[in-house]
Amino acid sequence: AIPAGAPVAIHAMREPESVHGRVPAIALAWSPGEAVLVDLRGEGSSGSHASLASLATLFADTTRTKFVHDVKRLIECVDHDGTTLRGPIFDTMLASYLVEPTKVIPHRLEQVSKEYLQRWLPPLKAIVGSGREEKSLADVPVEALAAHAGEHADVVRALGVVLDEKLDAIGLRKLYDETELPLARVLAKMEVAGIRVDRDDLETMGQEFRARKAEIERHIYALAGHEFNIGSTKQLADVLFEELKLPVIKKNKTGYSTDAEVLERLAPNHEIAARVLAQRELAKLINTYTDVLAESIALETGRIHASFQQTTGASGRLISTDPDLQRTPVRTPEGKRIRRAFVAPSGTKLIAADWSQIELRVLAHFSDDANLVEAFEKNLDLHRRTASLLFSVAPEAVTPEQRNIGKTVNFATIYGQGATALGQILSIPRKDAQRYIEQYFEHYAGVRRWLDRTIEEAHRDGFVTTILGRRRYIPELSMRNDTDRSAGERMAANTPIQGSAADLCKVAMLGIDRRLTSEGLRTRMLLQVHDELVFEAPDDEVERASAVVRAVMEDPYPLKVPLVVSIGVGQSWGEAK
DNA sequence: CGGTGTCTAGG
DNA sequence: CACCTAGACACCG
Repeated sequence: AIPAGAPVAIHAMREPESVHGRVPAIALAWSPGEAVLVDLRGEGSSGSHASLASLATLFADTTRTKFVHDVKRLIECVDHDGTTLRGPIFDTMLASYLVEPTKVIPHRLEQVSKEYLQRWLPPLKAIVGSGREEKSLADVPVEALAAHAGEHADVVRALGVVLDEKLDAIGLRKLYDETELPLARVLAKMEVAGIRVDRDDLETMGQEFRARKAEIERHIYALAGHEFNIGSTKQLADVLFEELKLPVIKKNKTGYSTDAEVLERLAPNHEIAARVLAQRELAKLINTYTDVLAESIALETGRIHASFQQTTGASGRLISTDPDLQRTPVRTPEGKRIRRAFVAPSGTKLIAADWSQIELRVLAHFSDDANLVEAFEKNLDLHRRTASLLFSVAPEAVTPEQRNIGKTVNFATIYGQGATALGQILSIPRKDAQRYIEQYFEHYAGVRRWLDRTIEEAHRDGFVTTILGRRRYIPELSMRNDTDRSAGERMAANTPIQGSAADLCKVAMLGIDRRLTSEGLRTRMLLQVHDELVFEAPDDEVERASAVVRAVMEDPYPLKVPLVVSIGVGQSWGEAK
């Protein structure tokens, strides 16, 4: 019934919680108000519905554009066992994100529809109910399902028309065609692959952390003279500042602050502060890592299949959720133990590859600052170099403390930080911080010029761009309030750097995926952590895969400075770092 | 039960 | 008045 060659919008229904799994029904829409439902819930689909076979034919039809909202999800749900979704594909979620990334994060269909069509879509719970009333999609009457799915498909179709035009109007077709759309497939593969996690190891760790936490809590109660909820900042503040009369260091909106900085400064005064810090660290590890990760392991695969959100990061970054693997601990010894629970199955190894200072290299590329470019061309220690000029000492004479200040000042420029905040972080007077900043810009004058030009252009245009032309509008720039406008200027300075680093990583991921495929390697990409990629490789492929990864990551895109990549191999993520 | 605030994990 | 985040928990209405 659908005219040959006409674009078709595809809307797959999903149970509210399920991520992969079977699709109970798919709606197709091709012209205003016209839609059909393909009911895949068992045998009994009624005569007026299109068949499953014709669905496979339609997916494989390369003469027809498919409008889809969230193609990564659709690929994961339908793209297997003889059903392949072929192009041309227009993903309205990706298009909405490219047209204006921060408008309706995370670019769900309901939000995008309201924004661009002024059409309000009923939530899924309108047909499945909520709370105790909630039922499975399998039990929804076919008429209700058809109406709901059909309306969604019609919205996708209408959005396809609108966003297709906008994408061209701002010149982002290339970024869509060559980066974001193909990346969705790569991300789908990564999500399906998942990463193997040693459940027993996590559980052993969890038990140990629990025991240590209980012991520490007993001490805290003894020091306080009674039990209380240590996890409640309010109750903790009462104990520390009212009962024990410890000095108040910092306040927040609702009363006394008890954050890590405060507790560290209280530690010399009273034993309880250090205990609370230790308790917090263990509670965090248990609640956010050992337990959550163990629960996230899929029973069928023994692996964690996180989601990589492609339309959430304001600057263009990927974001991992459910669970959030991009925040897997790394700094403390306990944190490293968690990373060691992420393992390679026997016969394989994990390869972790990360860029050294990619954001500062991007800054060097954009600013063309002579000193910054030279530092990277000669592969010098930049933090040491910055410290050496701030303290007027030879690079060899820089102390670790001085180098740390150099590092902080280097990052401060990326964030557009001012003297007040820098002083705060380094615990030095504002005036000294101001001097550091002035000296920094005296030496790296090209960076100053680039920042000034970037912020000026942002004011003129209302947006900033990244190396691939990704655009972020910054409405804060035209606000009257000084605080808001300054925040806007910091975003304008930071986004090209952070966003371009994200662009380079996406390009590298595509290149690596292509090379692994074309060279017939079985190595799989598993994770992205902003400036790090993690792979699982059969033992006999580790050398070749590492070479591919290094070659692509060192040269994803022409830059004025070299990119440096370090690669580690191990039986676990912790070992591979 | 949804929204807000605080805190902490990562880049 | 340092950028980009996710998520746990407490607490409030």
